[in-house]
Amino acid sequence: MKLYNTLAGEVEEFVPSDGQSVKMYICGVTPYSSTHVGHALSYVAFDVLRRYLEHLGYTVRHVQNFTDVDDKIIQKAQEEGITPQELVDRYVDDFFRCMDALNVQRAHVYPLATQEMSPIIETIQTLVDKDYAYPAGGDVFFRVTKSNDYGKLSHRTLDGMQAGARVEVDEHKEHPMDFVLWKGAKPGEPSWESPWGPGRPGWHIECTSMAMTYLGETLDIHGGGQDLIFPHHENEIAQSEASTDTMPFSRYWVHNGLLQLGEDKMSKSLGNLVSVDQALENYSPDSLRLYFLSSHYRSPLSYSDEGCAAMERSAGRLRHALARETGGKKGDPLDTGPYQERFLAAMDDDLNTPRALAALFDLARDLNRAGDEGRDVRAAQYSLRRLGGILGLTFQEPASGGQDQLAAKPFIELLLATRTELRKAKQYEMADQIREGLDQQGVILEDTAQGTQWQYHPRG
RNA sequence: GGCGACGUAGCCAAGUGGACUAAGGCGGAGGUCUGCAAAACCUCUAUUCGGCGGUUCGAAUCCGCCCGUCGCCUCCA
Repeated sequence: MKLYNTLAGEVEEFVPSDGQSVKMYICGVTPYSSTHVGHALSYVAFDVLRRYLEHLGYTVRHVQNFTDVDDKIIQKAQEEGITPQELVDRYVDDFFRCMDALNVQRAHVYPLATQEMSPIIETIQTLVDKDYAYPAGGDVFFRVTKSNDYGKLSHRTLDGMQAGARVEVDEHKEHPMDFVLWKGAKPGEPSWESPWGPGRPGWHIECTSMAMTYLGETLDIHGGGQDLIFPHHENEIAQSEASTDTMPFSRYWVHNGLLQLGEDKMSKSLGNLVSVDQALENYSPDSLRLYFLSSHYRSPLSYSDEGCAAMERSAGRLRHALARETGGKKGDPLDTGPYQERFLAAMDDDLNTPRALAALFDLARDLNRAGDEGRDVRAAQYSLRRLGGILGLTFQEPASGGQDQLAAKPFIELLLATRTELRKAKQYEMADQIREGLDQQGVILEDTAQGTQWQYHPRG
């Protein structure tokens, strides 16, 4: 397949280094607040990448970290009067719950920075020994000027970055762009013993260390949001390649465009977040996935209720096509070949999911038409389900509420039975009254040849 | 200030030199089916791709300028 590689700055043919197994490291979250829809977009994108690679027959080994020690975690835990560990546990649980709900496949390993101190310290020690890093004032810094290609991922130069630097320069740094590998502990902060005194790892080093521990010195794919390109991934490359003398650290760098809310990027610092829980209260997992996948993964996308609601209706179209009767024996069964080819060609082209979806919607429409003509559509339905599966679509009904709605079920069915009798007796006025009454309670009816179907309004 | 991305119908969004007389979704209009609805299906809904120039036999697609929006350069998916 073809994949855009940030390092090369262009679309390249992707082949794993050993031809069959893909070593994929995706940057995970810092668990100190609720999982938001921006995270959902990113992890859905990489989930689709993984599912497609698996479809191509590759074995994917997927590692994704949690940054479980960090300034924000320490601060938030202090504010709430709980331990950092308790805070982390809460939001790691939240993350898994949200990702499971969105049908995002779990990674094979989820390393935690705090559980990987030995390898992290060893990596820093190697960098110090090689003169790529220097202790100063209790911290350890990476010496960017020692790297002769620093800036190659973000396509910047040290001079260019300094020109617009808004960074407060630490007095201990030799160069303003030097970054911290090990942070000396301040009183009251969690810390670990190290050759440079008690402290904790800097942000970037954990990914280097964990990626190498679980995947080796060279990754096939390293992914994350575009906001991680600089400084996070740039620094990872610098320290990784310096510590192993092996290039490249990752053969492909894949970055998703960021989700925006209105005009602005959705981010923790701006506080303009929509949590995954909030989104899932109103919209089905499929509709959210469709929303994310309706634009290319590298383009920015604005989150909106109108957009989600539109996708809820789209999701319903696909679901309906799968739920309909399988057609008859008139004529030839619908040939699914052309749709599959279009779908796969689109996916092959740097995961062009908007084009892939167009093929799916065309398939659904032609499936419905063929079914109406009495042709056999079982193969088409199978194909739609299978291709949709590559996009992680479940085709499940929107979650039909909680206990109240379950309890209402027998009463609804009783009303429907009564209405059916009324219709048989051509008492349409009363039958329509029942339909309207149910509609006002959020239950929508559909009279089909097989009888009356009902479901709760997919809100929106 | 430096680097980069984008501007396509009412909205979202593909297409990046020739079958584009521009996918697909949502919305809208009309129709078929239906007791009526719903769903589904059919037809229609951008003579045009931010503006102005240029290159070319040919440009939404390449180049230049202008206007507008956004991102990164600081924690962030």
